Amino acid sequence: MGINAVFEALSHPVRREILQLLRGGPMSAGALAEHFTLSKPTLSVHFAKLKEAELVAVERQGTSLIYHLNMSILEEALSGLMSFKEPKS
Amino acid sequence: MGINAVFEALSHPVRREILQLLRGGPMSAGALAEHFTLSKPTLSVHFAKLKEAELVAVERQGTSLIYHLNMSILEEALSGLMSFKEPKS
DNA sequence: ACTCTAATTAGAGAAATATCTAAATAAGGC
DNA sequence: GCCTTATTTAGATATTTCTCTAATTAGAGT
Repeated sequence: MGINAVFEALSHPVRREILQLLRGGPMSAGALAEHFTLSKPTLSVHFAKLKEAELVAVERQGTSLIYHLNMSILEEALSGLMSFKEPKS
Repeated sequence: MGINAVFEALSHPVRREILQLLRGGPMSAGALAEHFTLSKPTLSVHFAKLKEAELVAVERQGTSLIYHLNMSILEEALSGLMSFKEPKS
């Protein structure tokens, strides 16, 4: 959990591309999967890792699962690395 | 090479800790290794991955190899991620 | 309840990663 | 040239990661 899961999640190019796609707004698992040549189950595993790292959040809409980007976790992880850690204001 | 190598390098906690140590200034391989319980050859492999990603640069001083942090690659990769502009992989 | 669509979980195999010990390389001093 | 120190490279093994197909879960409509 925590920072390890975040950097582990960021280490795979497909997962970074998923984040990139979500930058344009929330998308369903199926819509995301269409952007790749990988099988849906494979993509589903990538989604699970992003979710475990809390880089994305998921919400059900009917039979679809909609993923959205969680920017704050990303900022937190990266600023931790750079030690931009600001004292509490 | 490129962005893939950078995020792959950042994915391991030991390598992130090496970068943190180097933030305090350049250090030799041996001095870095003292901060870990891992064997020197293992650390050497971690150094090699950081070097391949160009997150560190190395310079010889006598029998010692001195590692330096390359902040610009780090900033480039992280800010690239934040703005989701991934350079060609 | 049955069926259709959307997506995940399970199981398996291949490929990559991390770690160790032992051997090799490089530089400096005698 | 030989020895010592510092570090890397090689080889082996255990663990983890990635990917697939097949099976399962979940919801909506009829």
